[in-house]
Amino acid sequence: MEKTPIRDLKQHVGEVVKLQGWLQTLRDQKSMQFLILRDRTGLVQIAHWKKGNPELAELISTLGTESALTVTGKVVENEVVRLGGIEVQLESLVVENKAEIPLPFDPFAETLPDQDYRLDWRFLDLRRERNRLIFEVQTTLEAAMREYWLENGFIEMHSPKIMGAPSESGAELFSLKYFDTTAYLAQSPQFYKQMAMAAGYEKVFEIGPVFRADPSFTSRHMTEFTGVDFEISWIDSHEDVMSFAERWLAHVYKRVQEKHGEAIKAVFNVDLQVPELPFPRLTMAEAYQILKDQGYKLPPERKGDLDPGAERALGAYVKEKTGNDFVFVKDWPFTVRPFYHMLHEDNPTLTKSFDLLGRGLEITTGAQREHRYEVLKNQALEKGLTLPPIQNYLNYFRYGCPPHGGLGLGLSRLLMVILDLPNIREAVYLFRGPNRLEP
RNA sequence: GGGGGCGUGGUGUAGUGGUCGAACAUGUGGCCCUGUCAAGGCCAAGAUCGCGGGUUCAAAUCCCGUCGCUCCCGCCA
Repeated sequence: MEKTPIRDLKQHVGEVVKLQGWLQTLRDQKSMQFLILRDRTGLVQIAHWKKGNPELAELISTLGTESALTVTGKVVENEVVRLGGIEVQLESLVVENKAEIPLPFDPFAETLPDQDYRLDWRFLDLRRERNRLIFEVQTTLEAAMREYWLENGFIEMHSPKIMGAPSESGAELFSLKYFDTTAYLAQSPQFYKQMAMAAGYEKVFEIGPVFRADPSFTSRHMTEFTGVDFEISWIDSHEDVMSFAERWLAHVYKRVQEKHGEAIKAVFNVDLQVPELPFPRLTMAEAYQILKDQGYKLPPERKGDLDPGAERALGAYVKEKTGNDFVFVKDWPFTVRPFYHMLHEDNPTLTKSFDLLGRGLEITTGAQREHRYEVLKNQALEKGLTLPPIQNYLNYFRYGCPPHGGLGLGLSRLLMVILDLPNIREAVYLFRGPNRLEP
């Protein structure tokens, strides 16, 4: 017999069906047993008249909640049953895998243990509908990203995650033993996607793991996360990158809204709206003026940069003024940007770069890249880098590399913004941080 | 790396110098119960109050150290 999803039971009234799922609740009474069975699609009550099968009744009495079961029974309508007015009259039950008693914690209890404890037992925590929805949304989100890229002629890349030389800063790299030498885990596909520009691919994207050896203890940092990157050629400026990015994100929102809008409202109480285009844009200079007017005091040592409090303040300001959750902050000083960001011709202290804030959270950094070999070398030297370690990278710009730019986006951070999650540990399947390597 | 907060039965909390022989909820075990549905009723077990040291007649409670967690800052996506 084929298994029937619990959601579809209404169409099978009067039939004997096979159900497979987890025992969420057992109400064991003198003459009746009621089992609430859960699968991915819903909950249903299974009724068992004990005298009809005393041996089975005995077995059921020993079952712990969250045991994995296969049951068969007849679907009947019954107005008395509060759970959908439908129940299944038990005919057979197989315990595929019993749940030991007691459970480390009950995922369906009114009060849940600390998040850290739940992370120790992540597979149980993931049984909650809320958590499954997060990853259903993530799936739709990635599919929508790809859909938009493919419609626009992008090529997908898979760049290596093991690198021979520290590329950008070096400070945040994990190193590992690699036969007789030392290798590093990629902290971004930045150089590799630029190589694709030099290769003439024009538009590329990659969704893949990124590693950062930052001992950061915050609600929004991880040592391993999924980076979403794209890069496009023949642009005039970073404005072209922002313009593509906002249309791309609006498409993603549209797809997520279509597919999960109702569930997101029900579970997260978030009324998901496709953001209006174009996203508001502020230059850093404008951002500073707004912060000043708002009375936000930026620490003096942060000149030219924004701290998280300033980002939240800007996000709140833009939301109030325009209703948009997103805002681009552009034209950052070269002092706080990497060497490969292109400078403005009319103001060489500023870069053609931007951050994208979503609900005041930094989810993206992007820029037009400097593609002129001599200029790029000088900028590297100005940042105090030595050229030999990056010569392979620099070579991309010696034999016909088009002007280009792109961005990197944190997948889990975008999920935090979409679902209004307070902590990135919720937005990722398995969290990796300075003190978390298991499970 | 710097700063703040927290650590009490399996889990979530209360208790902040003596009334604590540590309370409540939930879970667990047992008994009872016209079909229950956040089931209900009765009973029981379960905590050397993170760990170590100190102050005090007296410490879950105050102090010091340590470990763990957490949030903020730094850094970033």
